[in-house]
Amino acid sequence: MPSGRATSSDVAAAAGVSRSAVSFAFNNPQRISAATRERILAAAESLGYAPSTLGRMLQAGTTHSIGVLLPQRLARILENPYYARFLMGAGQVCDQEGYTLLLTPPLQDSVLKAIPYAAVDGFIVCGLEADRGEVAELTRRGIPFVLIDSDRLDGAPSVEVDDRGGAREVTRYLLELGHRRLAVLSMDPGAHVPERGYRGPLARRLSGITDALTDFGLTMADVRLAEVPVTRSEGYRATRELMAAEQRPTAVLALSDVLAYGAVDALQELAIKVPAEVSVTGFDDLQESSWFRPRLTTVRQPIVTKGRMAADFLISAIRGEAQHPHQTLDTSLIVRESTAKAT
Amino acid sequence: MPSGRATSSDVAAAAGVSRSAVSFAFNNPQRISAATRERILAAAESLGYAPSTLGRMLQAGTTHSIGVLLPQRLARILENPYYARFLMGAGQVCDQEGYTLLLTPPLQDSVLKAIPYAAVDGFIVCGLEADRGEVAELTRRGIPFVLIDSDRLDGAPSVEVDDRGGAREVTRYLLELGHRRLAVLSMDPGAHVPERGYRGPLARRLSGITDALTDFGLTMADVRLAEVPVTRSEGYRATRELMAAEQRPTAVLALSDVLAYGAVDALQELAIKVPAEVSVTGFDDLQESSWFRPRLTTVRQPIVTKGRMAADFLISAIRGEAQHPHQTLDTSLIVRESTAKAT
DNA sequence: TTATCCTATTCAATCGATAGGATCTCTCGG
DNA sequence: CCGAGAGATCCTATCGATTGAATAGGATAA
Repeated sequence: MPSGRATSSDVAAAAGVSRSAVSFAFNNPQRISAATRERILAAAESLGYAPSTLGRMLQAGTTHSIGVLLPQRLARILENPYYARFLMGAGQVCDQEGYTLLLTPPLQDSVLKAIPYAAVDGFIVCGLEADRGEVAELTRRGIPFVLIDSDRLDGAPSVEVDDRGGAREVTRYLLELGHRRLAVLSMDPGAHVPERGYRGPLARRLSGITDALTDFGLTMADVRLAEVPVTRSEGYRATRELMAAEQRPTAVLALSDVLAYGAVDALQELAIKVPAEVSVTGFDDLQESSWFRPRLTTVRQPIVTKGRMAADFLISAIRGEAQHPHQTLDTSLIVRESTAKAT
Repeated sequence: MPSGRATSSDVAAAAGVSRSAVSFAFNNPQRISAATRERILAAAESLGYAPSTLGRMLQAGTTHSIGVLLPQRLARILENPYYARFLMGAGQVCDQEGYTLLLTPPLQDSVLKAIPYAAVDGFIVCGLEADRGEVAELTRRGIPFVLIDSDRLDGAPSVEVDDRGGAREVTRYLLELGHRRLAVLSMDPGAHVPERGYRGPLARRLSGITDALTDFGLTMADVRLAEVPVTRSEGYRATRELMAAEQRPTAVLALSDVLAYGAVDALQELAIKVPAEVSVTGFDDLQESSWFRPRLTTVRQPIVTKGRMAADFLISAIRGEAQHPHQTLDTSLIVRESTAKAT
């Protein structure tokens, strides 16, 4: 009984044949006689042999796995239903095409460092600032990839959403309802804003808001802005603070449904009626939002479709079929019960 | 410009050194002179060389990845918040230990077939009947694994939950409230029940229910049983049917929170008051259940902890530290607002 | 009996990288 | 001028499997 796992050499020795024969017994039966095949299979069975996955992958040059390069730790990411939905979309394609899905969080807080440790045929790259080295690294490695929730970039396929239009629409909607004191509950953009400005979806959403404000003769200086990590409890915390101001906002425009839930939590605890006293809007339209009470007015983005398209594009790229398709998906305002006219 | 990716041989040739030198330049700088190192790195840069992930993994014999062997297609699994929570727990450990997480759905509807395609250091095996070949296959391959939501098995570590106790407790609670016409909304056990009986958590929950019924002089024959896939809409559908009976149940005991949500949907649509007319209970205590309206009475199981322990056990097993620990986590009845005395 | 053909089987290269030990080269002391 | 020692570099086996080309063996035909 050898200590490690049995290899094809062990089986070959046991069956008195060459390693090639062993391989044929498993993958190419017609190249070997039935009798030898039986003998090899028996030897394999008794040694507990199974072909090494890595060995085969190296030889075949394919892993049948697609990686999802995530911008945050797994614990954080999976807390957010947004990602669960997104992965579901990507998962649909994986199911169909027989791929596994490798969740790749940053290694030692570095997305870049995580790349060499993922044995995949290609990456879906989530929410990354497109010019921060990761794209260059993937390009030089020659690994196909698709950008999501990022910025459009020549030389790489991407799937985006009309964040700007959606944000413009919901902002205009609130303004038309008569709200003038808006609070924007935004996601934390990380530490680089001072030198690099906003990027990706967040930048687009903010400029959509600016668009609408401009139409009404307002600017970002007229709204309260809170930037917090995307969790319900952070939404709650931030809203408590926003509501402590003397001139308190009449509407909270959250840039994520999860944050909106937290906002409603806070308002309910403060006994402020939603939407009678304060309106709340979200962004995403997660499933939960339609059975949340009050039903949440929000901007719908097709998350599952996004995941599906990303995976589709990636698999095309892996197969060398498509070049660099870009897709921008529509958003739409879903008006429910968490918004009302300003009083 | 060679067509494929550059390999260490290419770099070696370009820099006029051996492949070993290239390897040293990257992993073992002190074994090579600074000048040569520079030259090699420059050559690598200009060729766009990066060490192959698979090559390194094969050589190192480790992938730094743990697999999650799933009993259903990804699209199905990720639809269920239960799995998102579970993965979050496992993810916490992966974050700490620097592992990636490979989601491995069945291949061509076979869990067994999926195993050889996953390059991982070990598996967390979810919700599998322990005697159906997968365990044997993993054992013979010598891949460490941990069983979850299964049956206790010698020779393999496992993390389970006191399903029986939880089910007993919630059933007794409903019976004590005076409910006698119970409907049990159960998850679909698959097709093998006739010949193999119930297995795993479902079997345990059903026997917990039986325990409590027995104490009150009842049997499973006295309850209505509906078995459906675990989705909100299936819970809705099944509940509509259950409520169409002439002697309609006064309590719906769902074996999953998701099913309970669907049950409440159905009752609300039928204008049946919860809990005044019909009580509803769940199982899991997902986060959503506490902000669901009415707040859901349910059996809490520590899902995140389960994920964390599973990953911990697995990593111990991978490192060859622990042998075959078994852990059974407690459940507890969380009484909220979806239950009331029978009228 | 020998040339020919076919089939079962093996050889050896390949997929890429790593690392222990051998070898080479230079410098310095005697 | 030669040998020892140290540092740099290379050789080669290894991780495990796959596969095109080569070969051995037996059967068939002339």
